[in-house]
Amino acid sequence: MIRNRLLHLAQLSAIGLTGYYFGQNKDKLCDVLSGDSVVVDGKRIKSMPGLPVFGTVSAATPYMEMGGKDRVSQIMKYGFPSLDNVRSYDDFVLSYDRRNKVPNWVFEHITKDHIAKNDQVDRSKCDFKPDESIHPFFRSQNTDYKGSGFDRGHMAAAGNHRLTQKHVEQTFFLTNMAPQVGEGFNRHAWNTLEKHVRKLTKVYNNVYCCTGPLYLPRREADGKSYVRYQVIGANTVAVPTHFYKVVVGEAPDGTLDMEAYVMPNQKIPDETPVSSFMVPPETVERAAGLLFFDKVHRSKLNRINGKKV
DNA sequence: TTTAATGT
Repeated sequence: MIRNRLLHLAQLSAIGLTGYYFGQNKDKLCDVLSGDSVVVDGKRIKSMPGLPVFGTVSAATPYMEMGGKDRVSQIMKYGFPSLDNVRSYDDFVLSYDRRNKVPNWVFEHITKDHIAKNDQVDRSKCDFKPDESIHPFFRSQNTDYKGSGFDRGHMAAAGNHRLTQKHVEQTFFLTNMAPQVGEGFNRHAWNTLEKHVRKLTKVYNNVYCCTGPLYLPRREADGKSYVRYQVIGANTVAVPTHFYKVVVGEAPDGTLDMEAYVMPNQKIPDETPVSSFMVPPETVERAAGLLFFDKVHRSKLNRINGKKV
């Protein structure tokens, strides 16, 4: 009985990566749930128990038809910050916050190839579009942002996904957006931070970037602390007080460097250097309720915010 | 250059 319920749960939650396997070899369920790798058609694949909802891959999609490579486990190599409402797109993965109608986190794996100039890819052809895979109660619409005074700010930056037109188009789903101050923030300081992250691919073979919103408490006139943020549109999309980026660069020798940033969602003077927004990664983890890169082995971690650890 | 909204 319990075994049957487990099986049902696993089939629902492991769509895409392991669903095909379950359909063929139900007796090996325990092996899969234990997190071991499993063998399908003579090939060893890594099982990922408990991974919910892969929106772009149907349960019936055989594992080996996923472009020959498992892009999700490439992107998420160093761990998931959380597991609620996870959605994977062709070149990034996010966790969606249904209450606030913005992501909790967005994860990207960036290399030189992903950001190279590509005449086949045209950002100006892209449209911001609601993500139909989200229940209507929790879905943001373009009308929520219209006239709000806020930009639809990408969490996974469009400029990080230039391999194909489809990749850049998927970054325009509103699931990947949060309301950002345009002038002086999204179009300036935040954009500068995004460009800084892209430049890291000159030094590191692989760059892993986690981006998301924060809602930070503020001391008010009565001396007490409150979390206070605006909501916009009929769907009450939350306007985050701050945004974070936690980035890991993987050097050619396999060592890892980490950087963490928090920026307030407000107009920031042009001359402000990105380094002035560096914070200890732990500060972001505590504020966001997430653990970043928890599969990184301490012995591989070389620097945090430029300092030897 | 990349980031977007707004006005025609």
